Amino acid sequence: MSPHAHATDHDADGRTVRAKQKRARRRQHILDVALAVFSERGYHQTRIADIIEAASIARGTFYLYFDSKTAIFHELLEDVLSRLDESVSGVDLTPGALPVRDQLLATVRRLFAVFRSDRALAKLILREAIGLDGEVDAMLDAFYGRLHRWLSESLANGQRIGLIRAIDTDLTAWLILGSVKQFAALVVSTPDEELDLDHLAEVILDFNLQGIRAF
Amino acid sequence: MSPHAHATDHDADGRTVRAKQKRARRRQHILDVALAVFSERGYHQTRIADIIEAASIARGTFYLYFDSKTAIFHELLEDVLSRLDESVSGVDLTPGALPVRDQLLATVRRLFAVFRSDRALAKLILREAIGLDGEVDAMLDAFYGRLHRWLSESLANGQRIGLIRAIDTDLTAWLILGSVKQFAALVVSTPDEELDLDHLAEVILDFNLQGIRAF
Amino acid sequence: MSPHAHATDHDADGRTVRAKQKRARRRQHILDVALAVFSERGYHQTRIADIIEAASIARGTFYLYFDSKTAIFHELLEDVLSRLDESVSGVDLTPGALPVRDQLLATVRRLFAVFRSDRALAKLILREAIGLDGEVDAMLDAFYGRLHRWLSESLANGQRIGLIRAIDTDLTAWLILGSVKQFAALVVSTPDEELDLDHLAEVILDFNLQGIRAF
Amino acid sequence: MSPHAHATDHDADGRTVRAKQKRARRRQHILDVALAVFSERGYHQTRIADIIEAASIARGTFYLYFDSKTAIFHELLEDVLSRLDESVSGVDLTPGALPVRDQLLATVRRLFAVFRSDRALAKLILREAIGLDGEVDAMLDAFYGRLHRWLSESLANGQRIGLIRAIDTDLTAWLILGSVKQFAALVVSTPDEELDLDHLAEVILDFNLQGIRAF
DNA sequence: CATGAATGAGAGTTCATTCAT
DNA sequence: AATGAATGAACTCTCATTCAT
Repeated sequence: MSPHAHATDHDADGRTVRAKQKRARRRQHILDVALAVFSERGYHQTRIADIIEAASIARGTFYLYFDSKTAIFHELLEDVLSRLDESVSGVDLTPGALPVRDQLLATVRRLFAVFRSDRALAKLILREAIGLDGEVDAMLDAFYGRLHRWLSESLANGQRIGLIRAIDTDLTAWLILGSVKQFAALVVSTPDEELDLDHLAEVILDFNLQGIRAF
Repeated sequence: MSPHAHATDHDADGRTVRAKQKRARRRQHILDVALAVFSERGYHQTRIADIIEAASIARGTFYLYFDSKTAIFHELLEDVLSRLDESVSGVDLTPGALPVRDQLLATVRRLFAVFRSDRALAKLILREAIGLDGEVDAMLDAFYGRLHRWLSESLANGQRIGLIRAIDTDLTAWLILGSVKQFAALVVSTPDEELDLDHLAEVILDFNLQGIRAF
Repeated sequence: MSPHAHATDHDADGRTVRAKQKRARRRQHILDVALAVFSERGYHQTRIADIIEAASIARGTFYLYFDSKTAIFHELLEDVLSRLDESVSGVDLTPGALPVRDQLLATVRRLFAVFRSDRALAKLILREAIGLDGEVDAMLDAFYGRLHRWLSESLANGQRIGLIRAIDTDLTAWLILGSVKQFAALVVSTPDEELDLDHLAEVILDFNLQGIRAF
Repeated sequence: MSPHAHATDHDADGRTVRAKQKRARRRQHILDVALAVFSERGYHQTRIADIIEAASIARGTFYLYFDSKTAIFHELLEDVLSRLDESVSGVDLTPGALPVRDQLLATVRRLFAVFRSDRALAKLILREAIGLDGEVDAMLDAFYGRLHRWLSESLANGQRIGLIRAIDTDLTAWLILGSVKQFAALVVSTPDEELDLDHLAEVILDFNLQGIRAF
């Protein structure tokens, strides 16, 4: 080993770690920038040139971190969907927990907060990911399928403990999902903070609960 | 009618008329084919080559009838939206008419029937037109805006005659619209005729009405 | 022969003649219109559509009279060049005729008059026909070759009778031709009738004669 | 030069410089090739495919250096015209300088030399640029306008010092310009080196001067 | 690792010409 | 003879991806 290089040698591990961190940071930076650009210009109107310019990296560098334009979008979408999944998962409808209404309210608020916190993210799943390609379709279908399953199971649970009247839980779950998506779109498209998210959460909950309670 | 020179005389009109009809028929044929192709492959995956091949016409012929790929899509979308508008317009919530529930049921059924009758058409507004370009966005926004206005006015009317409790008509109208869109998507994506449209209409109506009735 | 058709039979010749005249008239009409369009928009910017629209004929009709866009331009150019040839041919430099200067003046005036009378025509040879294709090049080369030959022969004649000093007649003929072309361009490009053609003719003649006279 | 770590340090500049040079060289290569192709086939007969094939570059590479077919032609034309401008500018007709005739002779020789040195270049302004589009027209008009102004001012100067008789300097300048253009065309079209440029310069100068001198 | 010049398949659109009516 | 709808070859330009430095 050359005597000139040793200054950086003795902590080869440290270097590797730092390098890995740097790489991870750069990767995340590109993801952030790409999300912003995709959501602003739309997927098809976005050229790789737009992303690398906004990220201040070279053309080739982009392909060092991501396989293709499609790939980075898929990863972005996965991130978004898993973040949303987390907002929903962990809700507990078993007896003994907090009042059902409060739990649901919290979930709805968390969902809307995610959308509001990053409109770009929301636009991605509500607009850009629609009709893109088969794989994206599958990801969205799976995501909405999870939401739907969670909703219909919650409804079924509610029926078991007498909170919810005799309805078609499967179809009703879709209806609720539809209303949530519409409100999400509203949150995204309403420009300023004219919207009271808490009010929104109350309205949607009241509307849906009124529609499904036994009497 | 003189026996002379008539062949070219009164036929001039007939020929023109027939030519116009033929032109209109061909134009419609291209529109039909384009709708099918767009909905099957998606707007961006569709090349002009796909359309002209499916329509069995030459490249130049396409441009004889439409200005551009964008133009034919816009026209298709306009057709679809106006057909849907017709399904909704004419609904009457004034007292003395049919029971409100029956009228709404009829409207919902009509809407679903349009979707079901041509899945391609539905895919167009539910998938392909999303995030395409500014003009398309405006068309969709206007369409959904009309639906929303109609819904919120209907709700307000219902409140005035005591059928509907004190709710935020504006937000609730969006919720109902969201649930309708979701069902429409369901109608489109459910492949076979496993769906009972009448049942669907009942479910959505019951769900929504339960949620908005005064007591 | 059908008994109904005899009314138009008996003057078959007359019909033929009249038909031929009509055909010739229509052909000339298309030529006139094409000249105007070519000179206004330029050859390459002119589409067949422009010509048939300006001539109020159908697409196919154009091809009934001319083989192609190229063909009509060639014919137009031939017409123009032969008209210009006529302005020059017939000039007589033999002794006993009018004074040389007067004859030349008349020729120059005639040339300019042709240009001025139809700017379109002039633009054709001065702009549109330049660099079009090999055949057009050949036509122009031949035309200018004829002018050049006529000029250099005139110069040689002038030398023989002592009117013109010892110059390179070949090269000088090109120089004169160049100055004439430049004035022609001037006549064409000067928009209104601000130009005194007679003055122009005097200037060019004086300039050239001064340059070639023996002393 | 230190053997350590410098390779990437001060070479950064070196690399950039070399890259710029390479870029400039390639750009010039494409320009050269395009000039050759344009002048051989003509502007309209030249397809981008011809240029990139002759330059041995890919399609996209062309657009990396030039915006469009039009743009590269304009740049080529600009180059040509500025080179010609330089041949003319700097001529000095003030008293005390070299004999007027010698100065003019030098200018004319320089002009012809430029044309002769690159026939392609000459064809560009004498053939390909004629009647192309408005912008090209303007460039040519401006160029010839500059020549004309220079000529007419020179004539006026000559008149002031008694070298030139009372002529219409404006029109005469056009005549001289025309004769120069014609000789330029001669230089271009005469295939081999059959032409004695010096002889040509003498002839044109003698012809023009004889025509304008006071006695 | 980073760079950015180079690549080339592929897209939409135009327009001279043909041909059935 | 006249029409104009139909044709399809040809064109310019874009942009995701590669690769030599």
